[in-house]
Amino acid sequence: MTTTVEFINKLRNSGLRPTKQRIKICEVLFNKETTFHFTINDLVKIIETEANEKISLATVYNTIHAFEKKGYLKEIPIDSNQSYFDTNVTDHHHFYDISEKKLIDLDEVDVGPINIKKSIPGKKIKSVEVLVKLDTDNQ
Amino acid sequence: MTTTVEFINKLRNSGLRPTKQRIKICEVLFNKETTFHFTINDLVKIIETEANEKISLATVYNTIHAFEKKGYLKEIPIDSNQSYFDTNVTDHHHFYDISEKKLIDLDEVDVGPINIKKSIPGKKIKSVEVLVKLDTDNQ
DNA sequence: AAATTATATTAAAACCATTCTAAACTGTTG
DNA sequence: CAACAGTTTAGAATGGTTTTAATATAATTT
Repeated sequence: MTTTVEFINKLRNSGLRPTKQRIKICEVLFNKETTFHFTINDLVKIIETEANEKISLATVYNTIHAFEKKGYLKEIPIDSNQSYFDTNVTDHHHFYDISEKKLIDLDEVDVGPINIKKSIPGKKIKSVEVLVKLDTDNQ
Repeated sequence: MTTTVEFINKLRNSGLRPTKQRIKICEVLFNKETTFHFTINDLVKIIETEANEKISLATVYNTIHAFEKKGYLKEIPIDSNQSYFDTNVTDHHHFYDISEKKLIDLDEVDVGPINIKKSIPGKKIKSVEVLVKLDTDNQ
């Protein structure tokens, strides 16, 4: 349980003004027992339902991108034209359930160490992401 | 070097009518020494330049999706709103150069075996894809 | 080889996630 | 509280992708 004051401090410490909208988004995203995955549309719906407040789509995009840049969110690449975000920012990987279009966390331990043996001159590795696609097992 | 007749047979054997447009796309995609990565826009440009022919965008999308479904192409998931395709359909992974927006193949050997230790009941693993993001190494 | 049927191509419109714009608003600082 | 910089907003714009419905082409039948 994080208090509103703590979110305000977190925002201020990140150089982000603690506006009403940003605090609301913090509460929706970071005041949960578990981390979760969401799309921008999911988030807008949660805010409008749970908080019964209107928020501009542009603000949601701005805020999510600001949070991503600060490292409070991660974007998960999936072969979709929609962006998925994750409130779990620790190093981990994902299952993607194709039929249900859902993401499931996969701990580093579940995948094992990945040692990239090739390197490109002048470039350094920023991240290593594993995406395991799942199909229904009908046999 | 694959002849036009071979492409026609390949198409027909796949249940795809060998139209002028599909044959042209086969020639652009599969008559190269090496495999490569492309976006739909790249492909349209290649066709219009190299072949000096007009082709409808819709046809390109239709054909690429048909080829993907048949397993002649793979889509590479990147956190972008643009789809990247790969004419290399063997099991392998990718570097993604963030600044140059380019994909580089990464053999299975360069990554090592990945053993997923977690499983989801009723689901089976369809694919395991590793995406290694690269940044410019300026230090 | 003509007629029929099924499938493919096309230009243009529609779609939809995301970004941009520029005006109104709000948090911060002195 | 005044002034400024940063933020929100509705609506327009953007751009990749899909749909539409008419036309064209390949395959099949006669």
